[in-house]
Amino acid sequence: MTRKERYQQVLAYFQEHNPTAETELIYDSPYQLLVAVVLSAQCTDKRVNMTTPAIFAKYPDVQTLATATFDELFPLIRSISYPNNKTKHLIGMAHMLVNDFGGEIPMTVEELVKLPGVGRKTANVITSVIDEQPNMAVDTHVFRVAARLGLTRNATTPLAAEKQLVQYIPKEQIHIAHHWLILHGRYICLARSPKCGECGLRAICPYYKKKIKPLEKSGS
DNA sequence: ATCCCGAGGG
DNA sequence: CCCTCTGGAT
Repeated sequence: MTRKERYQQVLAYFQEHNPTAETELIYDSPYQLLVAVVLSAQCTDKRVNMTTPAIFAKYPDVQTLATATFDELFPLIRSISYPNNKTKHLIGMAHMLVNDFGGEIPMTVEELVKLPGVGRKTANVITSVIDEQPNMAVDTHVFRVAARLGLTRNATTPLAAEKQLVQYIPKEQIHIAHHWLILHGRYICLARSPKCGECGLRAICPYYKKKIKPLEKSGS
């Protein structure tokens, strides 16, 4: 079976079950989404949403964020993972946006990646969500789930996985496919102990087959 | 213990 | 390619 054929089966499954998120990042502008996504690394959306209102109230735009000092911003980020890095990143990001981008959020991956704290995954999220560009943000979930389902082959880096996925997923489906892969990874296809028993994709999942076959042979 | 929509540096 | 950053919920 080709990767694209696998993908079509996976998509059909998701269309039928339409997985939904318990929580999503809350934002009201490209600026707010950028801040929220930078904060979301190794942190639940729920917790990000608990901290962003205070940040957006105190720093409503890039210009005000660029005036923030570390000691002012840090307490607002303290309860999130990697508060030190994220505080530095947000301030550095705001500085570069003001100094090099006229205070506007650039809408290309190449430009966004130059910002401190913004890697390829974040840049892909921003450009796909805000500007509907056909970019696939490969985070740990997408990387893991796509590999297990056979949607990627021999992809050892997120970038390699991204290129494979974008190659055969129809542009208009990339955004929803990304979202569904995330949710599947978050609720079913967990990293350490995936809930294969609850997964309707077992029948077509190479990872499940590999996992089960040895058990059947050695089992009673 | 395991999991949360990673990025930067060595 | 590996390491570090590093808090809270379940």
